[in-house]
Amino acid sequence: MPNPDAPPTLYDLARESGVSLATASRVINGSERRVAEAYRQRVFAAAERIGYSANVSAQAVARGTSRLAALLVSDITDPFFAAVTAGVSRAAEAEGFLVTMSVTDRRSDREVELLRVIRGFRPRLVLVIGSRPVDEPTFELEKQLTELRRAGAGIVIVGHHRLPFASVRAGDAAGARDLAAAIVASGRQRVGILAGPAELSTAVARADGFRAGLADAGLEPILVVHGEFGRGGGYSAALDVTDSIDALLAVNDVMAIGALTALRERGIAVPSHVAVAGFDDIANAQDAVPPLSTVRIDLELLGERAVAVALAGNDETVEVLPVHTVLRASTGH
Amino acid sequence: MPNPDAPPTLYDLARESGVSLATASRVINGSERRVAEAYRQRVFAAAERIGYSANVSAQAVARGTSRLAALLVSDITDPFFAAVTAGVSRAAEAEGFLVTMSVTDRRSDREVELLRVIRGFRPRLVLVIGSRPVDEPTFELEKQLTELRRAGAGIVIVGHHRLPFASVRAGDAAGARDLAAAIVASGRQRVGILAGPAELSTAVARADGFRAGLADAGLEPILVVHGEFGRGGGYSAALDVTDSIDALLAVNDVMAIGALTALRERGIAVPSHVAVAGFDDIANAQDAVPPLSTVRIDLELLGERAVAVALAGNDETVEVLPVHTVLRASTGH
DNA sequence: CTGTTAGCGCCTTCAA
DNA sequence: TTGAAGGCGCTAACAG
Repeated sequence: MPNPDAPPTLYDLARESGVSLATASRVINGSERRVAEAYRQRVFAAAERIGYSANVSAQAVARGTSRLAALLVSDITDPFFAAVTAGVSRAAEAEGFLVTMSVTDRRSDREVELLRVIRGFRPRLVLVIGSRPVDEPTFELEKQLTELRRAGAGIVIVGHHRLPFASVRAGDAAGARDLAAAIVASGRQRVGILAGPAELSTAVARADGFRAGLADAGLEPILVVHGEFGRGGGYSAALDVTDSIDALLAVNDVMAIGALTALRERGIAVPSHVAVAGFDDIANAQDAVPPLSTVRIDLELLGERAVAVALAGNDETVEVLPVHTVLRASTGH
Repeated sequence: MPNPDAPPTLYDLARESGVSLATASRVINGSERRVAEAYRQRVFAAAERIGYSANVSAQAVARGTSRLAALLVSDITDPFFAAVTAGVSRAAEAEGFLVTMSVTDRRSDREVELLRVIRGFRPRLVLVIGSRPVDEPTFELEKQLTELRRAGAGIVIVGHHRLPFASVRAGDAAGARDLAAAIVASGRQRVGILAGPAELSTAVARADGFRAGLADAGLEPILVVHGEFGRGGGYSAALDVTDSIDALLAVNDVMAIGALTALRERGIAVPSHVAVAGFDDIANAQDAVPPLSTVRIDLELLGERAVAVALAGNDETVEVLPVHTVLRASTGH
């Protein structure tokens, strides 16, 4: 026996407003306004009366498409991803999309697994945020994305990668190079790099940028510490720092902030003894003590552009957003 | 002419594996395993071969339901919401749900609008995170949620509210009271409250809790400043603080951290001159300078419980999670 | 401009 | 167990 509380269907709507199914469909959803005004009114009134809401799933199967955007994020708790996600959300909603968000927890098996689930929903847009590992075989990932692509989805990877899909990212290498140059210009000579995970392509791009900036001044890093991309990675890396070092460049702000805490606990003064800088300019970089020098990325814009690029659906697109060095007290500026 | 790249359908699968549509359907999705092993193998093999992925929309219309959870958040950029969202995501994915996330930007018209869109997708779970305004008429909101409910969704509101749906929240009042008591016990007498928005019920509950804690010791707040719930709210509120005050209680950590920055800029020492405390124990509370005293809430658990409660579908449920005062250096502990 | 009528991809009785 | 057939809610020709 049918659920008496099942939502009203288009059929109910048509009956209630005394028009045909097709007419009701047209006024509720006809992009063309080829329905007499009188009918339109009646249908809308009836819809309001019975609380009609079109069944998107049914529309999706009839039309063969729906406005769903799927977002894959490593860790929504990281301010970087949160900010990008905010941009994605805003842009996607503005285009009438509902966005699904899944957390991969930085595990590529999760990623593949989630994409498999997502594929069932036939999303029109698929955004993968979070840099891909540099080495790890991405075969399964690419396979899922390719299937999605074939089903008509616009795919975009935010960050560095080697996959055959569009990408949007910030100018990591250039920004890192600039920042390093600024640090050197302020008189620091013995710099250490908190390089993050060696397999994360974004981390690598930034660390390489730092190196390039140093090389421009004829310098080399005194120390390169690898570790996790999060707060803890910065914290423990800073525990290894010897006092022969006078500047510490971290591949992201979260790590830099962790490092600041470790240095403070060790009684090492910032910036007088060692300068510290990060990357991203997340919201609380300015609340750090001392306020953190960093490379500003318009994170929300990054998300918005990702949506635009996915919407365009050209796999060849590579969009690189400009970045901007921000010097604050943590480097003595 | 049909899209040649349209994803394979169940029909294709059946043909490819030489069984009937019904059989293919059963092996792909039959909860009952009433299909001969040989057939199962063939169907699975064929599915792998042609890259079959069931069309969830079609399943949804045929079955009348699907595993979609809808999440509404005020601001994903706020560490509080980000952490709760992480919990929701984990729990929902574990139950096989895909979760949609929408950002309301703290505007109730957005909220209603988004719920209208969401309703079309017939989600099984609807989670609204972020405390509702205390006064604002919630008629339209309640109406949308009621429709969703009638369509079979499990609804849960995270935080304080007066809506007729299940809720999950932290023990705000009790936690605030405890924290205030601890501050008083450490010798502070002249305390100010950074109360956040006067219409936000969570903010109100916490501010009232602070007052109760003070009252227990026969005290009253010297100052109560209202302002926005974010970092800026704390920052500008702290600009108003006179030096007759020796403790500042903020209704959340983000505000407390903003206040710390303002106090530092004004040259007011923490905690020697004024103690500062927050609420939530967000991840970077320990990176604040000095490390922030606060009330710890297991934010991710909050999200996980929300999913569980929504799944249970009992509108009467009210779940209150325990909280735990954490005293750090910002209050001289 | 409106209504009739096939589908869309899938599930699920109902017989065989 | 398996298959044929009707139906889920909606859209899109196609006539009228």
